[in-house]
Amino acid sequence: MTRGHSELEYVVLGVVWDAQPCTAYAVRKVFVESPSSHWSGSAGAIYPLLRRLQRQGLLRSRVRRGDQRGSRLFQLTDAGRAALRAWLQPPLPSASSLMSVDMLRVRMRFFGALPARGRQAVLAEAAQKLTAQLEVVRADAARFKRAGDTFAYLMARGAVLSVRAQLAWLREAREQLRSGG
Amino acid sequence: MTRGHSELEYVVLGVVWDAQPCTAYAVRKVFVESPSSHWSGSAGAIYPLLRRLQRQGLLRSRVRRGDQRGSRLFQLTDAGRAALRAWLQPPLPSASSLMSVDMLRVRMRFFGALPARGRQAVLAEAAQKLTAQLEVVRADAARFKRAGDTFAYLMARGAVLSVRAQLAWLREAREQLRSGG
DNA sequence: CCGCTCATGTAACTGGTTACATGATTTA
DNA sequence: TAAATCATGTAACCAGTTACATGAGCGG
Repeated sequence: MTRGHSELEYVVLGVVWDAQPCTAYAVRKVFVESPSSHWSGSAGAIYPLLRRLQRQGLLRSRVRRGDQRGSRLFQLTDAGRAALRAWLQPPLPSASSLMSVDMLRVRMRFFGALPARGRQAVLAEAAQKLTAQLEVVRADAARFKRAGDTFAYLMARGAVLSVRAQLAWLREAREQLRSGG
Repeated sequence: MTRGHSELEYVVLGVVWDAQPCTAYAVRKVFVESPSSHWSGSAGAIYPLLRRLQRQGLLRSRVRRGDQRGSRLFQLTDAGRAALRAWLQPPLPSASSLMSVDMLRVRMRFFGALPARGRQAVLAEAAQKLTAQLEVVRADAARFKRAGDTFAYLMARGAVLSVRAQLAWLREAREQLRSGG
């Protein structure tokens, strides 16, 4: 509990908290089906991680009765809840790690390496892909709202605002590059 | 050139392109001094990476004459420029990896695990930290604009819009939680 | 009974991290 | 001349990845 856990470990703790009692497989699905691809939810990550958290006393599990494949149901211990809360509470990490990471933004810095003609094409494709993604996260948000899941909704809502900001930024960039900035 | 490089490898290629001829140390500084902490710019990452890129023919280097410590100046080869361009050009990665990653957003999903009292405190601290960060990236943008570096400016400008979107989202969340969403 | 989903896991790898270590050059 | 910065690197580690492998349960 005291030593530093990875961000994924805390998120998994959160996922279990949200769905307990649940199997490792169910935890994986959350990542696999998430519109973000930051974590893959690979078996090689999730199964060892859950065992680790259990060994540390943050999770406990029981074998589902009458299940021949030995599938385990996980839930948080008191220590697990405490760890999750401690992660959520201040002090938050530094502002620089609070800031979101945007691979498109990173690329923009090197647009000078592209012939001027190609730049518009990239921005156009990015805008097109993000517009489609906007629909995905919007649908996500709507679904959570209907389900009355306030916090999942707020998360998805954050994604909506974020993608919108990216699109606004792309419009600005296209404008500036068109006028030969 | 054909095999998949990591995102960091491409970014390093871009950094060298932008500053060539430059030392590995100068490349590191760009990451160390960046307001984002996504890559640390650690020696253990940068030095082997540069050697790798050179071995693959994307970079070439020469020892700075009259330099007793054997410090090397790197620059892109034709293949390096081509690789950089190929990375920037369509087809871009999937929309889900184009979407930015936000650790604050992720945390929000599990706010239900926090006593209602603590939630406002977290949002307040986050808003405070991001407001400070907004100044940092704004200063960055202004600096690049003054220097006439259009693309660095646009990158920083993207960061500004992104942090603003995060702040707007936080306001929305505080509003909704205050009114007992 | 076939195929899909549920379910659990391992093995090899990789792309980073921190920490350590050394020495040259510049500046106060 | 001492301290800070420039400059290069290695070693141990770690948290994830992909790919592989196995098998139970269930719906058509």
